[in-house]
Amino acid sequence: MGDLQWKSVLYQLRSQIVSGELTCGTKLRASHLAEEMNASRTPISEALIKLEGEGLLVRDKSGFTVRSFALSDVYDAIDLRGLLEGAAVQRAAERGIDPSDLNSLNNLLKDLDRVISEGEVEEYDQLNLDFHKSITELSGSEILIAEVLRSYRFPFAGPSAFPARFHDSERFQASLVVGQHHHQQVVAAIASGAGSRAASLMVEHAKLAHQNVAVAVKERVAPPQLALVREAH
Amino acid sequence: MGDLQWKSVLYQLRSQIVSGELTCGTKLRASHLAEEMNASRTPISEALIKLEGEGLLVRDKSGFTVRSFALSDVYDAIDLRGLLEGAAVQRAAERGIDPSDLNSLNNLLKDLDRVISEGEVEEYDQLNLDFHKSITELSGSEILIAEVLRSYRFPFAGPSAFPARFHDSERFQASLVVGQHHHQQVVAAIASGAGSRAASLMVEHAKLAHQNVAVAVKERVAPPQLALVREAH
DNA sequence: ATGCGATTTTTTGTATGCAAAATACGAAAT
DNA sequence: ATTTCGTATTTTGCATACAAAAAATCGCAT
Repeated sequence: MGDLQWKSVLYQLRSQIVSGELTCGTKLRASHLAEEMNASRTPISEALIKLEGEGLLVRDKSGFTVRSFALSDVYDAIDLRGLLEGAAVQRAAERGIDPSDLNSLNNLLKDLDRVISEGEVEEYDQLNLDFHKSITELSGSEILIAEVLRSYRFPFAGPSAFPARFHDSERFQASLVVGQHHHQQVVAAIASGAGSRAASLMVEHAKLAHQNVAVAVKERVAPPQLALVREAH
Repeated sequence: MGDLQWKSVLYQLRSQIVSGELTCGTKLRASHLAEEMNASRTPISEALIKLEGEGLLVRDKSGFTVRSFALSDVYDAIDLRGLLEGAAVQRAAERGIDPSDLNSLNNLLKDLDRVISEGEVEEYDQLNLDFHKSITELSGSEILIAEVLRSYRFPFAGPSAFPARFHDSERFQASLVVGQHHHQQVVAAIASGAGSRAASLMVEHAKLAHQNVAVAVKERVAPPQLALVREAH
């Protein structure tokens, strides 16, 4: 991806962690990774430090380890995202939205409608992420936007946390329909300047993800994201 | 400070930035800092990467620069802190507080009362920070606690953003009294399980900091924190 | 087997070397 | 004076060296 070595290492490691290829608790040794990835320890260390800053790794005395999360952390992270996105859309509503932005938002909604009804789950995740980013950016607050995007960093907390292939169960399909309802209502709330309604809609929208997590845990489907969640003993 | 070199460098640089010793826009060159601080470039780079993650530095093509903030960023960061602290105390209230925690909170309130009325501004900042951290921890959510503490990272956004020596103007003194009122009401709200009241109190509490910033800008007093704020052109 | 210590191996933290990229400098042209 | 271009200097990104710290290994006693 990036032309700089440490960026490439960062992307590779992050995707290995998020995909569950590196399970939680795994120790990441710079010297070992160095020869595995055909690089020296310098760019590897830089990537590890960044991943620690993202919260995916913890650094104990001499060594980085893939962080593990309690199930309650998953719910808390999802709530955090809802809180921040809620604040963002509230600002967006209070600030007002200009017609061209509203137009492209409506186009996104139409696209989402289509991929949901036609079951093109492949495209859904990307469009959904685009939608969440778009409404967040309407807040006009760089600080808030950065925090919202940062709240996506935990793989299970992002707007499209559960990738397409886990969406075919009937229950997930239903949650997509409800979620799309939230999307539409939020756009309407922003357009009409209903700030606090927009905010509570986003909080509620995030709660949908709670259900998805609960179902995934109960039905023992194991999305790769959940590899980071430590077993309840 | 830490026994590791990069930690020592990190602390030194951070305090130089927030104290205004390094003004915004300054380029930080690892090679130059290395000889200035009697270390090699390796631990310096590690500290710079961490400071970038904290948002105090920006990294452009080849080089770190002390970040500058617009005045609107200052207000946004303060609002972010209010939002997150509000969410934390809401959770604390809904979860319930046990008597010993309530007791130590009340002791903190008494101490704050004393230092405010006796004008011991030196101790106020520390006690105030302790108070804010304490009520945040009552949320019981590690994720949320970490984010609240992270929101303190911008020097002008922390609960004790304006150090003691800038508190002697009459207006600042008044804001301390109002702030202490918020503190007391928030503890009462938590104790009585009034979650959403606790939340709005913290949001309002953060708005007090807005006034302090506005006064500081207007009266041309220049707390070191404001060295990071770029001039309105 | 299990626990404990000494020894060997690995890994880290830091320093430094080196080529490539970025920056600063300065002369020539406008 | 300002711009442009070429050169010299600095600085970075990455590789590697080395001592000290950590971890793994092994022997030995229980």
